[in-house]
Amino acid sequence: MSADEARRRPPTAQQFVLGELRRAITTGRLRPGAPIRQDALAEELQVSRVPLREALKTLQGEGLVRYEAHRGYSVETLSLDDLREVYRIRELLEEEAVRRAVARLADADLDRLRAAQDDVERAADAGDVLAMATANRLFHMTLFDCAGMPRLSRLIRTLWDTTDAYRSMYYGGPANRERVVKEHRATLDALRRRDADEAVATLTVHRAHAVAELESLLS
Amino acid sequence: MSADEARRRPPTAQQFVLGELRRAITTGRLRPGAPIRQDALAEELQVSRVPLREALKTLQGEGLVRYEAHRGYSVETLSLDDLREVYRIRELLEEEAVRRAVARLADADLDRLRAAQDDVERAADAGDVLAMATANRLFHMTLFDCAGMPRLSRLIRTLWDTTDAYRSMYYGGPANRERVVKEHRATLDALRRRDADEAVATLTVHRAHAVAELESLLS
DNA sequence: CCTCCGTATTTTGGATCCAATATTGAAAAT
DNA sequence: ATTTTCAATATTGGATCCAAAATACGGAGG
Repeated sequence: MSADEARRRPPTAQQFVLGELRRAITTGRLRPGAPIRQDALAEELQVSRVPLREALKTLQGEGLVRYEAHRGYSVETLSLDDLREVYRIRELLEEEAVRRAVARLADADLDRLRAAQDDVERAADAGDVLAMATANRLFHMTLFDCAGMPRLSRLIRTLWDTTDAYRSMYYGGPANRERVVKEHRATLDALRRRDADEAVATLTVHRAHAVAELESLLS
Repeated sequence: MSADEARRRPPTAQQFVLGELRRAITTGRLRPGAPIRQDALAEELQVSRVPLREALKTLQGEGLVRYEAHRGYSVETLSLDDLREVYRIRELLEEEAVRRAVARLADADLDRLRAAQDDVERAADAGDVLAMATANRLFHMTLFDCAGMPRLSRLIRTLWDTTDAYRSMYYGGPANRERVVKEHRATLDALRRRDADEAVATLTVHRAHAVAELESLLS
């Protein structure tokens, strides 16, 4: 299996740094707007600045960090307008992904979605915000990947990444976690019936609620 | 003016390399699938491998090159399916951009579009394929930028970049160039009347024709 | 003749060093 | 007191060097 081979190989410093930076940004350890000092970070991560800089270039492409020549990198800040824009784009792309996914959905896919949903529910019961975010993401990406459009999947993933820092806030509220569980169940139900319109609708509501919540949190 | 200041500043080696690589890929000087030897390229461009590698990371993020750890970079190849996927995603995003643009369209925007269209027509008359590609791109991007959604604009731009190498083929045919001119006029006309549906429709046809043409060229 | 294995070469990954640019702070002039 | 200038410092950009991995090559064995 090629996936196994890829994982067995010790990761390059660059991949390691990339993962660490992503975590630091999405969990909020590196605050939006904070400048990124290459020397300090490189020493903290025990690597030289070269792999760090390449990782930062990757993150720049994903919109997680901002770059200005001779002034360096900083964590991207999202205004309310930016956030709305990202969610609107997600809406466009995810609707397409869901419709294609429904058209190709196999029973095995439904099993995987069910398993992902179980993880979500476990995390929600445990009140584990980080696990919740991870499981929720897995649920959605599993669905989107069923569309068989790898580029579309990648774009959606990137958009999720840019708002991860803010989404964590959302899962902070127990009521929100309960709500997510319910909405996922509705989505899963629609998927079982191969009802694309209904599935799209439930996800649209899902996003709209998240946006509304974030708007009140940020204003 | 900050734009002036930015241009007055001598570009970094990295920016220079980025531009050169983009040109080399989109014009086909670097063929799809060709491996990228860092030493050779660096020497050719008279820079060290460091800025070259950072530029390649940027291009990787944009989907112009593929990367595999310890095996290096190569120019991304697009299968017919990939190409269709990219155009489908463009369709989704560009429709949104046009609708928002129409809603906000000012007379000054129409003037800029008219000017861009003049360039397109001049290039078409001259039979200059490269100028045609540049002018056509400017026309569309000018329109999309009117939506006032910078992230959406950036995504669309990236998608255009990934297919640039193939689009050049399309403009090779004089009949196609004529067709593009006509379709742009129809779009411009719809925009003047603030008819969003019509504008979207003309652009959809525009793209569909390009895809069909490319499919026959590549099969 | 083909396959397998080990070595030589090529190529990429990373560390260190130096250069160029930006930022900071203090002194001087208004 | 405020602003300007200029030097000192911090930070990024780039070049060179070394290490690690992959590829290419050639010989031994079947």
